[in-house]
Amino acid sequence: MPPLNRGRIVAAAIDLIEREGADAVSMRRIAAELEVGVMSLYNHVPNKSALLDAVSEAILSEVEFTDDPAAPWTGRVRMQARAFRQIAHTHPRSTMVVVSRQLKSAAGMLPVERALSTLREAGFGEREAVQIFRVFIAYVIGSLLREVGVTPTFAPVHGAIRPADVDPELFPEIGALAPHLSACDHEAEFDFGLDLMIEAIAGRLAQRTA
Amino acid sequence: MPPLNRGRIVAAAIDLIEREGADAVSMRRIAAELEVGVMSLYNHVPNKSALLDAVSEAILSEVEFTDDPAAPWTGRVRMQARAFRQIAHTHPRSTMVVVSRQLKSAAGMLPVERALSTLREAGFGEREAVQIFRVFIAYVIGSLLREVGVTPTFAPVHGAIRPADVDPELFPEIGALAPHLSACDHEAEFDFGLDLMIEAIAGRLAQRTA
DNA sequence: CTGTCGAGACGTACAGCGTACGTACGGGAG
DNA sequence: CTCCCGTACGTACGCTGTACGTCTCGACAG
Repeated sequence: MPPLNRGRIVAAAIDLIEREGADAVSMRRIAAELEVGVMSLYNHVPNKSALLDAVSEAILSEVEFTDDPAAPWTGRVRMQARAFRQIAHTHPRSTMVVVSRQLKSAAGMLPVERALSTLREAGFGEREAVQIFRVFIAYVIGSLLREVGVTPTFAPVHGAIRPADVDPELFPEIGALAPHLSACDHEAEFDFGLDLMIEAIAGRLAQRTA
Repeated sequence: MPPLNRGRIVAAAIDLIEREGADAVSMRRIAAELEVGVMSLYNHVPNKSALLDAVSEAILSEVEFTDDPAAPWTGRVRMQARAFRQIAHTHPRSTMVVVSRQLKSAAGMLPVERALSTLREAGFGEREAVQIFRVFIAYVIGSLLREVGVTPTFAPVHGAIRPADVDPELFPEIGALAPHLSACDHEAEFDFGLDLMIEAIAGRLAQRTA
């Protein structure tokens, strides 16, 4: 057994989150997982919050942000958004941890930097680039949260709607659309909205340069 | 002092969340707030989770979803999205609680029903209406989370970027756009994206009926 | 008036949490 | 050898949600 270190603690935390969910994470649980005393963890991590920051950072660093500066900006934006969505695939149950922590580190700022530079190179103004960036972020994060099941009320996923639950008198549309509401191809839905937004932004760019 | 009842407990919980944040909510704390024994709460609420559901439902019920079926669908969609955003104004610190709970009740499904019927009346197909609905939901929830500060990493808000934090070598765009990234008129940003998306959807509708 | 009964308020108790603090050990520096 | 420091660890405190048992009090039957 190698000596305890920060990396092993973070890995154990991620593993535990993916196996049993974020609620199962406790310092005691992680220590048990590593067959180590609880307080030994504190030699490598100042506190639980910092550990979750490290988890977030580690996951973020794994995302493959391949970017081709020569490609048209529409494709680049699409690729960056899709890369971000990888998180929901590779670490579904950690997704909420990642998006809800403020990272001042490079891992957190790199995607921001890349997105902003893409938009600036596409020809958008300073304020405009930031606004568009924010719209994309909102959409991407909202989509991720639906995909990992954090916002179930307003984004009913598979099995969430049981016909017995809906009174067709009160909720005719929900009843009628139940088949479509219950099934959700996350990738297709994500791309649908992504293309829609890129289309809208491209429209504005074209309109202005005309 | 009126007798303890479910309504008073929920009201106290909301009050506590808004005053001290969702983390401050504990059964003991709420009981203390009501000058009552902890276990007395359990005569009116089965457990903490159900209490938070009730909180979510209560807040959702307060939202004023005024809808004019005669208005053009673009305006109706805009109004519904804005109504939802009210939550971030009226109960900022409870917002995360509301969006993260699955509500099978009428309060949770009414906004869904209304949005879907608006889209159907606008002329969208069944599957299409659901897809568009999901895009809006993702955007609205993502925006709310930024506004209430739950996703700070990718949506830096006021004061989050200190010039000392960013190395202009590594992050030139973030450095250059720092003024715009630090300031955020949430209402304006929300409307910007909302109009953008409505525009894009209207474009698709026009294109198809042409 | 008295006996009974049910509902609500409450105290106690337990397992689990984050972590502050004190201690023990093992290897490198002087 | 001695000293020292980083690491591992046990204990302890105050907090959490809540299961369980008890007590009190108002309503109603006889």
